[in-house]
Amino acid sequence: MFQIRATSASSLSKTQFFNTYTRRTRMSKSPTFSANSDPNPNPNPGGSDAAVSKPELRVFARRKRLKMTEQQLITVEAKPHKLDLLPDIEEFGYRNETSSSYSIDIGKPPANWEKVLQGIRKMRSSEDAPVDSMGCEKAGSALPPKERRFAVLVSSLLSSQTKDQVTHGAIQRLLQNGLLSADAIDKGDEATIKSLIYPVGFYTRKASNLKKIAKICLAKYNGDIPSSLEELLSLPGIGPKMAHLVMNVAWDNVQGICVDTHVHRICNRLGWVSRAGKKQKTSNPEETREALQLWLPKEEWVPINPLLVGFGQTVCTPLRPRCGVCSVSEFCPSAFKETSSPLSKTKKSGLSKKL
DNA sequence: CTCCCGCGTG
DNA sequence: CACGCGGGAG
Repeated sequence: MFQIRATSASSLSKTQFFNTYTRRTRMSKSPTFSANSDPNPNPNPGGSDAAVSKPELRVFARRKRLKMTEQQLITVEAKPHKLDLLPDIEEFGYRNETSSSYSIDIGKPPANWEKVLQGIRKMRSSEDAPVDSMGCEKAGSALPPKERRFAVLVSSLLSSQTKDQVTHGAIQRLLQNGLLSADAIDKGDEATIKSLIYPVGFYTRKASNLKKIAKICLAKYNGDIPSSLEELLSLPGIGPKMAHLVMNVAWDNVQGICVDTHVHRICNRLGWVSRAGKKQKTSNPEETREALQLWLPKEEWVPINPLLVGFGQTVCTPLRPRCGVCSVSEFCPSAFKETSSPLSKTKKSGLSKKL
């Protein structure tokens, strides 16, 4: 028998359940909904009404035009304390319905973004993500400035399409072989470089790009790396993501947010970005970057990347995000909404249209 | 939208 | 053991 209970001490009657829903949405005094958050939880303890059943919840959801997936119902069943997610899920449904308050206005920060950011920071401080130990920004931190900048550039180049520890290993090998400067790489043998950076993704292409980049750096920048976004983008193998990363880390000059797939995915899940005033997800990292930059305060532009990357590696994973352990799921429009089966493609696109 | 490539995962 | 992730280039 499926039952929703806020706590074992005070169960929620059917009427209380529905009343709480409808009341909270408008008043929105507290985003959470649980017995212990209410100073006067239940005037009729051990309420006589039957607990809310799964079918009833479904009917209720449909009436509210709520997308309540089987997954959510199961989650609630398994973890009654997660009941406090429901009002926010409903609230999201409401905002969708009444439109104006939900769609992201240009340059206007989304509701609760500070709480969400703080919550993610907290989760991140307790979990250990690969990005913490291997961030490419740590590359060659002991080197003199010019060499350090070059190391950051190389590290960025290698890290694309590659797991952090693999990149790290490749950088170490280059360093040990004295091949981490424009001069050395220009002089060095491409095959050697290729074997040293193996097995980073696309090592053949990257080895040849490294040679080209070293040559350009020597010819145009005196062995240093370019100091502007445009010039960085002109280097082979350096696209927007890496160019912003290098600007941030190597030059400490924040031109934009470094948006990778994690930042892209999570910002869309959180409803933090959308296509020009619509409720549509941004379709690529560049769009996400532009949308995010419209409202995110600049002091967050750099920290947002490692924050969300780590979060994306440990909690908000690409498939099967661990919403059950996420402390900000109550603010996330996408919480518990993704299907667990990787049939995806058609199913996903259908789902995202509804979102 | 496809290819590049190795690796982690289901 | 097949699938899918991950930036950039074409």
